[in-house]
Amino acid sequence: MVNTTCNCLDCIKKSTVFTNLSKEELKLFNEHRYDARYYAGEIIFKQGTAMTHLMSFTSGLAKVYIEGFNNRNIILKLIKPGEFVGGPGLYTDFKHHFTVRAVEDSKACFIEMGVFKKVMNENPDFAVDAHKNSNLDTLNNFQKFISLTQKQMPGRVADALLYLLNDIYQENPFKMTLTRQELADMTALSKESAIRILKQFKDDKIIRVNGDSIDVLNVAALNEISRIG
Amino acid sequence: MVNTTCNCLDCIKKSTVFTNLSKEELKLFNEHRYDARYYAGEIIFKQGTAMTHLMSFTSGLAKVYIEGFNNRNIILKLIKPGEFVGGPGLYTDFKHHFTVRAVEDSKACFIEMGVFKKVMNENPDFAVDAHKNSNLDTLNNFQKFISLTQKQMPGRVADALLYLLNDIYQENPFKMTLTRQELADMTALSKESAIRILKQFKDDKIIRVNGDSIDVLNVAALNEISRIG
DNA sequence: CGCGAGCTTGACGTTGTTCAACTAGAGTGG
DNA sequence: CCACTCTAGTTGAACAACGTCAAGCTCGCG
Repeated sequence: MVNTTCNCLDCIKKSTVFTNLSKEELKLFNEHRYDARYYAGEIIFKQGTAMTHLMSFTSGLAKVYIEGFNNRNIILKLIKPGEFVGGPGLYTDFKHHFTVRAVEDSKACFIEMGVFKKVMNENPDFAVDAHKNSNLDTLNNFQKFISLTQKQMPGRVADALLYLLNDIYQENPFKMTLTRQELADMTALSKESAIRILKQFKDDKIIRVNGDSIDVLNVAALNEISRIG
Repeated sequence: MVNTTCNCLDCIKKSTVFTNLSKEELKLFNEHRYDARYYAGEIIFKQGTAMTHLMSFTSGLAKVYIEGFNNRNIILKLIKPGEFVGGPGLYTDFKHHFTVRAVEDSKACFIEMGVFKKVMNENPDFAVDAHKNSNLDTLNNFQKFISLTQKQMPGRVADALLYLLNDIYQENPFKMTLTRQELADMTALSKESAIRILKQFKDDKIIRVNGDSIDVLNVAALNEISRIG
C-alpha cells in the first residue's frame, strides 16, 4: 500500500543512510513501503520475529532493548526521527534480535526487505552507508559494555543522563518521557537503585527534578562522575 | 610484500567471508597482503590505532578485548584460524576499537584496506558476506550483554566454560591456555571471584582441574547453571 | 636453591538488590 | 464531590553478591 500523503523522494525525515540513493531507487523504495502510527507503549519490532521489513523512524521516540532474564530488559539505545533501524538479523537469520517499542506516540516507515537487499546489491555506496550505520551501533554498544560492566551506579546513571541530554532531548531542562524503570533498564540497575542515585544527584545539586522535568544544573559534575566511573 | 610460500587462491585457512570471491579478486588480495607471526602475549591490533589492514587469522589463538577502566578489559571473543577480523571502525572512523592479542603463538594474514574496500564495492556478494560477518559478532555481543549484566557469577563462568568447550577448544578435557585473569576478563569478574566459582564447580564435581587441563564432567549441569543465570 | 609469576584462600568491606511499606497523582464510578 | 483503585515513584532496612586486600601457595626456570 503506497502512502499518498508522502513520498520517499521528498521525504524530509529520511535517515542519512538514504543519501546515496538515486531517484529511481528512492522511487522503488516508495513503491514498496508503508507507514504506521504507534501509541506510546506499543511494540514496533518484537524480538524473535521475522525481519521482513526495515524501519525508518519518522516521528516520536522509541526504545531499542534486548529482552533478557526474568523480565529484565537492556535498553541499547533510544531512536529519534531520522534514524534507520535494521539490526544484526540482517544477512544472518533474518529475525529481530531486539524489541523496538514506542516511548512516545510515534510514526515509522517500513521498507520491504526484498527491495532493500536489491538496492544494497546494486548500489555499493548504499551498502557502505548501511554497513557504516550498523557499525556505529556497534561502537555505541562497546561504550555500553564499559558503562554497564565497569562503572558503578553513579557513573552509569550519569552516562544515561548525559545521553538523554546531549543525544535525545537536546534541551535543558528536558521533559523526561522515560519511566524510572526504563532509566534502570538503560543502566542495568534495579529501579530502586536508579531512583536512589537520582536522589543523590538532587541532594548534590547536580540535577533538579520538577514533576517529569529534569534540569541538569551541573553538566561538568555529571561528566566527571561519568569519567571516574 | 608478497609471501611466496602461500597464496590466497589455494589458501586452506581462509575465512568463509572469502567464499564468494572470484579468482581475480583473490589474486588481487594476494598481491596486497602480508603475513605475520606472533608470540603468545603479543599485540596484533591495538585499540585506538589506524585500521589500515583487515586480518585473517590463520594459526593459533587470540583474544579480542575492549580496554576499559583501571586496566580492566572485556574479552568479547576468542579467535581461531579461519576467522576474519574487521571491527566497527570499518566505514566509520577507520580505527581499531578493540585490541587483538595472541594468546598462543599465532599467525595472521593482513589485507590492505584499499583493495578490501575496492572489492567490497565491486562484488555485492562479498559485501553481504562481510556485513553478515559483522552482524554475527553483534549477535554474539548481545548474548554477552545478557550474560554480563543479568547473570550472577556461576552463570557467567558457566557461559565462559561452555564457550571454551563448544566453540574454542572443542575437546574434553581441554588444555586451558587462558590465565585466570583472562577468564575473569571474559566474565567481567575479579580474578579472585572467577577462581572461587571454578573451585565451587570443582567441589560440585562439575569440572575437574589438572594443572592447565580442564575436564568438564557434567555439561548438563553447566548448561543448567547458564540457563538459570 | 631461590626467584617470580600466576594461582589460591580467607577475612572483610562495599556495592547493589530485594522486600515491604508508604506516597502522590490520575482516572473512575457512585 | 468523594471514595476507590491503579500505577509510578519513593524510602528504609535487611540481605546477598561481589570486590579488595593480604597472605600464602605452587611450579617452572634460571
